[in-house]
Amino acid sequence: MEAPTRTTELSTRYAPAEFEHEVYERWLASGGFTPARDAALRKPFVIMIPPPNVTGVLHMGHALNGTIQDVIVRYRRMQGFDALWLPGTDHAGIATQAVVERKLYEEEKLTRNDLGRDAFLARVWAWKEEHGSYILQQYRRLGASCDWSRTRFTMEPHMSRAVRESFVRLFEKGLVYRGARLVNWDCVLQTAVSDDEIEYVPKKDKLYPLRYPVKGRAGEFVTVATTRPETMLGDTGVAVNPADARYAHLHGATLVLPLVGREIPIVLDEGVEMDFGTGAVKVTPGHDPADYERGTRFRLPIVNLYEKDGRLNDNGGPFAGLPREKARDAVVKALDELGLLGKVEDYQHNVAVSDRSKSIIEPLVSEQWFVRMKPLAEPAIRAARSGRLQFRPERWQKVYLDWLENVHDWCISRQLWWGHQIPVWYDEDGVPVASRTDLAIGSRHPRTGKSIVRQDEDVLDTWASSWLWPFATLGWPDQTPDLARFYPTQFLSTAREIIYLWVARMVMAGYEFLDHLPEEQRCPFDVVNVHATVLDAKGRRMSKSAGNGIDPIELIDKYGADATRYSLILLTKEGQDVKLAPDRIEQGFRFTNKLWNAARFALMNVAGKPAADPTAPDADLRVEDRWILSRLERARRETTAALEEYRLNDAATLLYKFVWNDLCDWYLELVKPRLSSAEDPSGAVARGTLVRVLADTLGLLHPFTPYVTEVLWRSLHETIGREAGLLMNATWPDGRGLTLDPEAEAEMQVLQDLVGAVRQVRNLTTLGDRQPLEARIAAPRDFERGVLERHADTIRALAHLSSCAVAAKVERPRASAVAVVGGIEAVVLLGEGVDLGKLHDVLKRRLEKVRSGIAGVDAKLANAAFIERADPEVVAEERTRRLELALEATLLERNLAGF
RNA sequence: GGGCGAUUGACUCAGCGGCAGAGUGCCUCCCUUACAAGGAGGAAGUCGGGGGUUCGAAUCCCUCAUCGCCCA
Repeated sequence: MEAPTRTTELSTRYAPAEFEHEVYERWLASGGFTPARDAALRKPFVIMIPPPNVTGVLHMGHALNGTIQDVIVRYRRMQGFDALWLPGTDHAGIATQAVVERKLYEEEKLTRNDLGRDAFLARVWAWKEEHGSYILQQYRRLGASCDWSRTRFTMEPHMSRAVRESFVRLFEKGLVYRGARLVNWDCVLQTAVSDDEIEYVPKKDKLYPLRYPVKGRAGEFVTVATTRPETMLGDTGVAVNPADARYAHLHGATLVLPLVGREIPIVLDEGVEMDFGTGAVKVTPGHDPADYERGTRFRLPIVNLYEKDGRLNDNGGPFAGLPREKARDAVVKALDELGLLGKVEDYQHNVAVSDRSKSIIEPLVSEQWFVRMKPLAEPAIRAARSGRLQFRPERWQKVYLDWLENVHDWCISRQLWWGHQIPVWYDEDGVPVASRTDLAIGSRHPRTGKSIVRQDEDVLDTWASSWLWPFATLGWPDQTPDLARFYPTQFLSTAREIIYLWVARMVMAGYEFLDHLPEEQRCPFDVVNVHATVLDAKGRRMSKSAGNGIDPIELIDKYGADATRYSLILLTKEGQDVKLAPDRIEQGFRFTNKLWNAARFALMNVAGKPAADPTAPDADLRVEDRWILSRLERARRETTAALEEYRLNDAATLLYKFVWNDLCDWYLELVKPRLSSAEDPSGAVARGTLVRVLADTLGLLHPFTPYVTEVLWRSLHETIGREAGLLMNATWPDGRGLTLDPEAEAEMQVLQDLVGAVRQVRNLTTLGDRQPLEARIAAPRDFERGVLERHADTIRALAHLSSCAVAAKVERPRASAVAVVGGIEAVVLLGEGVDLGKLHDVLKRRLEKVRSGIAGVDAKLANAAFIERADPEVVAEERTRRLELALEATLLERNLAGF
């Protein structure tokens, strides 16, 4: 492949595919992604990537978040920080195990049990080695400047050691415990899943009213309603509201549970809604979270109905062995035959399903390991309240705090093989002990002295490793140089649904485990950025199952990584959801193309000709030079300010405007005539200005569009024959030699207005764009007249005029057209017979608008309260505006009278 | 049930107390040697409804409506 970046010549067509790969290789070769360049002198700036699932494929959320992180880390790197963006992946217990199990079954018709634990895990590792880092390769396509030499994986040996250390510490502090609790059971995967791994989906169901006979009162019943009638086999009570008159006579009564014959009490619970259904609710503490809580309060027994695969166990009596759905039908049929079933109705409600298997979650009681969350939550709450930890947008702090303040103990055991096996061993009496080192079977239990018989078979929840991510990746529990240098980190960017799953837990872990640091330094990051959700064009979440996702790699193939990145940032106001159709990436593509061509044009004209430094004290600058340098300086300040506050969308938008509207639309056009001659000293100044503006612009844009700016940067320096390293490692533009120049900006505004006025005349009278015209320009005020007189040649060039007389007043000849902009009137001489209708209409509409503006201002100025109470500056502004509008109205009126 | 967000031109969105903006689309003109993936000009909005605060509200407050998200 011809590599156009090796020569000064830039390809006439912007073709990102031709250079992106090569540029990425140059970045890698430079070592610039790895920090610790003269480390002692630089402050670190660290971002930890939210580790994607090792099974994952890049989706738009990753692309957006990856872009955000890369923009920030590149910006900080250019500012001179020792910048580290640490990448890696998460072993994703359930997801990965499921992938490998499916493959095993499809290809070899084997289950994991056929292989046994060790052999199965070997298969998972083999799968991981082969397919596992695909998503990290995809991040490279995006341009991610991660330090790949520090890539981490949550199952690697070092991470395992960190996980074990954390578990043992919690165990020894009594913050983990084993207990029988109601958990969300996935009957397909046969494991407990945490609250955060379930989702609620709407389901059309039926509501079954069941009638329970009252003991000792023949013919009297209490009716309860349920969508899961089979769970009645596990009922151990019925609750009514004590204030409910319908049941007042039954306080203290006992019911006889049909089919089972168990006697169950009526309990009085103020929490029961009297308006809902019959006002009586069945209590099934073994299989419903609310009932579990209620059962605990009323000391009702727990009846567990299910085996691990979801079949009824012996407590199901005659229904034992039936799967859930079959049991439901059978129970309903049996109750119906006894006349204990009321009228069944359709019912729409939400059911909990497992994220992974999509099977309906069965709450059941089982032995699991839990982490006590309350004590861990406290410092995490303080971190946010004190401002040590900041959320962007701020509103997410509330979500974080709500979760922490109502936090439940965390079920961390999973009945899986792929994951960190719980470092707990049991002696022959079942007494557990946690250990940092493996305990041999037959060795002595350190506390009881009895013989160790087995290790806990379960593994830990994946989040129990990823909550250690910000410091375990840096070497913890060892006190490594990396840990000392790079912890705590500065910026974390993530999706909102992960605030509790991950962010809150990382903060807890930081405070709990980094106890060698002062409290202030334990918080794992300063800023948590919660990025937008990328939706499809119709505003729906992108999902694999809906098939409405957009593949970022396809966008990169089609438009280039820069265009994809830039478009995402342009479209995404911080944290505000974005509806994305593939063609919306075109805006970024047009921009990068524009930049490419502007640079190509500039360099073509700079090559081989003299250039003068525009910031030299004796530089002979024209007004457009001063203007573009001032605009550049303004853009630099505003970009820097926006990035400091992580307002990427604002920065990208203002750079877009600067490049397109200031640099391309005006400056390049203005200097074209000056560039042609090598002798013209004003050409050298223009070339020098172009070089400076281009160089700084490339720097400002580099975090957003790193590839194209890197290529143009090299081309620029080759053209001017100066050595330059990679833009990636260059210094963030510092504005040296530049100032804001309000005078130049005001003068340019006059020129822009005038040129606009002449163009308007041309367009509205269908005069050709290039046909030379004679113009007489009236500028009643000295300021505008002075500007126009000084820059008459510029105006002639831009507006394609053959002559251009400027005066305080002009008489308008019969064959002429006129335009009015601000306080300037441009009379263009025409031949006979040009249709002035459209021009007339536009001027008239404009006059109407100006008059209504005047009316508005007059109303304000006539209002004594306004004069008295409004800011004096605002009053002064209104007075000035009144004068401007009045002048324009006068000019418009006079001209309209001439039609 | 609780919380959050959105509602601004045909579409997608900025603006968040002081002159209603951008990109796309639309209409007209222009292949001018950086870019037709472009240039010039034009049309297009009672800022979701109603109330309030204020000299002044798209912007702040209340309320209603519609849509969406999160949690329970």
